[in-house]
Amino acid sequence: MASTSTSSALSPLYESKFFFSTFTFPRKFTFPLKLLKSSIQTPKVLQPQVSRKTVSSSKSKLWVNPKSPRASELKRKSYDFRYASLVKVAQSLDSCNAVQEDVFNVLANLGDKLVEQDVVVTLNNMSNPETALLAMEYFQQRLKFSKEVIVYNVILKVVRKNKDFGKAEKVFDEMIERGVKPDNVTFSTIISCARQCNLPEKAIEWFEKLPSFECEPDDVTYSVMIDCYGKAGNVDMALSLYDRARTEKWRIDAVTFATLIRIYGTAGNFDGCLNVYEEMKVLGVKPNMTVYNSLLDAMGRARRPWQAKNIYAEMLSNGFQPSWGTYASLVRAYGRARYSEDALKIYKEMKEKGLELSVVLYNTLLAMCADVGLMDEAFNIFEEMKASGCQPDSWTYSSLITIYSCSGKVSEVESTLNEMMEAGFDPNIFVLTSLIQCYGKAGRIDDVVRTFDRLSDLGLSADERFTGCLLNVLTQTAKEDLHKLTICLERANPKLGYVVKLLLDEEVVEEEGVFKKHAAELLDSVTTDVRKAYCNCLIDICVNLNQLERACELLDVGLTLNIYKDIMSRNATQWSLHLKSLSLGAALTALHIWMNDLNKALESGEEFPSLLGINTGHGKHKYSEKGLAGVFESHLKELNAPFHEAPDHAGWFLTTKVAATSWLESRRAQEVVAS
DNA sequence: CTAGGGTTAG
Repeated sequence: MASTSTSSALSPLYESKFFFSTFTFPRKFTFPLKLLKSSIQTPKVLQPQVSRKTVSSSKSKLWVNPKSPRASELKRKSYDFRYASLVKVAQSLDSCNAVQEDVFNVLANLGDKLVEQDVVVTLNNMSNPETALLAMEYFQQRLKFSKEVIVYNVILKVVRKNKDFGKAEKVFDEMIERGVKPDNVTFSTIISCARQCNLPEKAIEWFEKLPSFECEPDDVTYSVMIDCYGKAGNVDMALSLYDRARTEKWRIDAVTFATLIRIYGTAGNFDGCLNVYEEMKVLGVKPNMTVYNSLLDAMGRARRPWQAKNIYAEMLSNGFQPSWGTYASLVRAYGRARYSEDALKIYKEMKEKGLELSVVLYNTLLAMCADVGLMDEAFNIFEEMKASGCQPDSWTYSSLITIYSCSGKVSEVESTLNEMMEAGFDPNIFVLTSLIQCYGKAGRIDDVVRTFDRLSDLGLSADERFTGCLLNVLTQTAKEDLHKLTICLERANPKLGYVVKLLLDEEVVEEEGVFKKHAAELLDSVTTDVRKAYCNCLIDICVNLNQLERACELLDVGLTLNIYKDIMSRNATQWSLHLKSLSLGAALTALHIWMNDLNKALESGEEFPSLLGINTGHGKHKYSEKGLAGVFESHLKELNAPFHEAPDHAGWFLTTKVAATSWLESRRAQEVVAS
């Protein structure tokens, strides 16, 4: 009843392409009750307003001026109504059996007077390609399309939603068979389908087909293709398309620029990202959210949190509200760069806005906490994560275990490990690495060995980091327990095992230079990112075993292989020793060598500069109770050395030419007396 | 929302 009075009241709008007077409630209503209810509610709201207005009109009871605001409102409302109904039909079709009879039955509810727009709207709202193809048959039997290509294009969209590229190609073939000529939209839809199916080479193949169907790529085709070439790793091709689009004067809009920024970001060309951004502004294109989010993401990858911060500020000042993606990029940018305060602030803001974090974001935060040693924060985030219903994964547990391990919290590590295994995750290499570290710190060597054995039980093999942690345990282990660990070490990396064996086995007598040769070979064989750690550990072991000569040999190897760079420097006013990133043993060894050099200089009558300095770095690493600076301060005192920490330069120990000279001379005098 | 491009990552 509502529907009849509505139609008659609106009948003057009948001709409008937006108005569908043919739509009445289906007689054989087969939709689920839920859909039926909401369909009925719409006209209820519409109907009384319309009749009141038309009745009160003095000139005509039925006619509303189609150009008046009132009319356009009615148009919109009636269209909304029709649109909502078509969406319901689309939903019914999605869940209906993919057999012709069922599909046709659902469609019969649309009535006989179908227009092309109905077809497009219905299909466009579908996600089931099987029933969509059957629905298309229904429409093809009943309608003569003025632009059949549009119907195929919409079907291609449905196919794309299902990421079924093979089916997209089939639909295309069918289209050609029926004599329907494809257009740019057809191609850009197929191409983007290939892209979403991770088939960038297919996308390129289809892009190259365009001319043979008398199609010329336009701005959208270029945009999709730029993205495809970027995804296929063909950055040059992507950029040359961009150039072509530019010279052919295609309108290049913000989305395309965002795509370019993403391509540069993925390729690691971060200045390229910023250049594109500048170029875009020069061309007068206003950045949108996509552009900002791509830029923020790129700056995160680039580890340039300060630039992310600036871009974010600009985004806010241009009146944009951060989206989920914005926050995600910021968490990543700040988290990876260890800007923990900024990252936690973003986290807080997300919570306040009720935005849900994904497991990846939680893991980013937890990994950051692990990096900077925020144990309590990590615990809280982990609890909040679980409370929010986000399921922790192996990364989550791995970060937590790392945090507890670095602080030597054995019982927390073990309970987290249990929780992890109860959740169905076997320990992975990261977890085992942390366990080794934790047990090593706690002096539980048998547990270290047991953990090492678990590696092969779980079908894993030691990687360089794992082996490095094992080596690090040796630097903290009493001499009598070392043999237990060298067995593991030999199994993990025979070359390394042999070098350590040479250090421990006092009975091995070897020729001059043999140790150095093996050490150099070993360090050369591992990747650059663990070289320094290995070398530091080996020197520490030497120092612990009081093998200062070997320590010097190793430091020398480290200098030759460029593992340690610019440790000693001299300029007109200051000679310096730079110990940042050296382990304590390596730093002490370097100091020893430096002092020898100073002695030699003194002996040869070389003039000292006015200042001599040792830079330990103020790196108060969160996990070591005393940084290198603290340990060095007491060591220098023991040596009676006149170096004192500079009050305005944390981590710098300085002395004057006069003090240094007299100190070195007095040491030499003592040595003479002693011998 | 009305035939085509981006957006959720380690």
